[in-house]
Amino acid sequence: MPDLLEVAAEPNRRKLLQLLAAGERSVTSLADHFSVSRSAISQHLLLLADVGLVEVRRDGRNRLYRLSPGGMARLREQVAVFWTQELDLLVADAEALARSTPRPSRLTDPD
Amino acid sequence: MPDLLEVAAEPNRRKLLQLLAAGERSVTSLADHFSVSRSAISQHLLLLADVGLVEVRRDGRNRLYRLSPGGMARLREQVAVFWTQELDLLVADAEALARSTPRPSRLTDPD
DNA sequence: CTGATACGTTAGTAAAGGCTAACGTTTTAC
DNA sequence: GTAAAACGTTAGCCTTTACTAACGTATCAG
Repeated sequence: MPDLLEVAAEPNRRKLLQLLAAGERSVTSLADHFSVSRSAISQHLLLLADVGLVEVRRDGRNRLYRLSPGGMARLREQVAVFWTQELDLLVADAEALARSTPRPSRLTDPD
Repeated sequence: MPDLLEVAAEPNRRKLLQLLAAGERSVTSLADHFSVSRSAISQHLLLLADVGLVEVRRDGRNRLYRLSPGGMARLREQVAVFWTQELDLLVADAEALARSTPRPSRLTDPD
């Protein structure tokens, strides 16, 4: 499934991306932060590489993974596409309402 | 699966949220925009309601769904939590590099 | 060379997810 | 009353997904 958002949304992969935000890391070094097997982490990383969110570099017997800036930029754009202006306005309205007295501004409740 | 991001990431549910951004809609009115059955759409809507992204109102024999501003605000926050400053800086860097001449700034390729 | 480390790869399993089809309930029209 | 419309609900199917375990390969130490 090459849907960028779905791939990035999975909790373990989200955590992997967060860890990689700090810099290059080897597979076992990453796997240490999870309860699942190293093999599982490896497969997640390969999937992330497939959709272009991470890149690999070989260093001796290690594979050092790092975020792909280009891929992450594409992700950012996808999120922006989803989050249209209408959604933005709606949320902004909700937050303003939450901060003020719960008195509806323009919606006079009919009946 | 009560993971907000995963629930919102699924393509059909994403499209539902987009449609609902325009305002209240009935189930069949929404289902008209999809190739899958009305039952499938109903189940997606129920899941969206479960995680608090949408709300329902009964009107005669219709159920009018609408976005839950509070839920969408929570989603926005979750995205923001994922998208840490480090990720932001990385992407900004990548975009700047993409716009300029592809001449690596600080990485002198060794060997 | 031998052995250990760090991976990817594969097979196989178990569970989750999305879907359709059929049914039940409430509401509206007649 | 009957019939139809608009839903939710359930059962079952089928595909995908996440995972473990075992194996194969390349690299480094000795």
